[in-house]
Amino acid sequence: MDGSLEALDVIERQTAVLVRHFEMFYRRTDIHDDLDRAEYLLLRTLSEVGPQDINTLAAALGLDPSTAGRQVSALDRQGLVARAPAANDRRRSIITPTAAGLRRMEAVRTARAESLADLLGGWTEEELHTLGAMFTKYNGAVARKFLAGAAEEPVTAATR
Amino acid sequence: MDGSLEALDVIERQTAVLVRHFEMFYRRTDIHDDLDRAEYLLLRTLSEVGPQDINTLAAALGLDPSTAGRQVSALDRQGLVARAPAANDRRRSIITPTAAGLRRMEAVRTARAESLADLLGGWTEEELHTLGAMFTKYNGAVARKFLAGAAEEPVTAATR
DNA sequence: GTTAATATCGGCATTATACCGATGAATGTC
DNA sequence: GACATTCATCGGTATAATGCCGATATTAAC
Repeated sequence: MDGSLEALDVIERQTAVLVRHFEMFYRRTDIHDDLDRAEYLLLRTLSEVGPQDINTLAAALGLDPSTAGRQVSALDRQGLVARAPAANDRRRSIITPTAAGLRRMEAVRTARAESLADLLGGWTEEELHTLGAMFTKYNGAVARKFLAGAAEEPVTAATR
Repeated sequence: MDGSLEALDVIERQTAVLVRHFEMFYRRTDIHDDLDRAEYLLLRTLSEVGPQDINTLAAALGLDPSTAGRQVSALDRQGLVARAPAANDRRRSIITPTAAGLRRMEAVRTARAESLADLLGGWTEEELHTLGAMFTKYNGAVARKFLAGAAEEPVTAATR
């Protein structure tokens, strides 16, 4: 168990640093000038799992519904998502990304991938795969612990 | 290069999710009630590299000096750091963690490690090592790109 | 003596979030 | 049909963390 404790110490420290580094990345690039991180992830999620009502979306993202609603409103105002009552329950509002929303998201996605390619330019293909797999596995653990409906594969942990 | 592109896509997506997950972790646990993330990392850094002046500390953390100063002031008010003029240049203020500060930091560190132990309870020792190594390597890449004085091993990428 | 460096302090602003509550429309229950 | 519940919208209030800017005082360099 000594080795695991040591590894956990490393992970603990590196996650503290990771948070700072994500913040740095975010503030020092212009990638998220037109679509902030939260909006990007929301659009990304919608593009992957299809139209959702607010509550389902909020649960998938681990957000408070009022926060999800606020983000959706912001995107709606920008014409990046559309809202329509659900066919089987008009109290529910189904959120759909618009074509413009998907284009915006793709642009950010591309820019992010390019920035990462630059950052990790010296890594081997195997290392990149390992990093992706480790991030995915960690996210999966978090999702299972914190996200409702985690009996199935949580949305935010999906590999896609 | 196809495999690398695919891996970068995975990494790109998982980092977007990671940010949300760190936020969730932060808000849904009480670990950072007495010491917020930024303060924790600052104290942690000081404990590892020893007393620093504000500008060096800010550079190590990738922060604006006024932000670092703000954090130091907050910690000073809580008696968790001490400030003293440098012996060789009294314009400089050397920041030192107090015993109380180190104790506070250790308490948070322990709580974080325990929380991670719970989260990653089903992982093998090898997987934990790999995760730690990948986080470390990624942080190293970020530090080299964004942190000044990165000719030497950047502080925030250190394994310790 | 003049100029520059250093830190302190705070104004202003942004990002992302949670909790709370009021409101109105739609649905469910009896 | 009446009443209770659900759902989303909206916004108030607050927090955490940050950057850019500038004023100020002290100290160091020239």
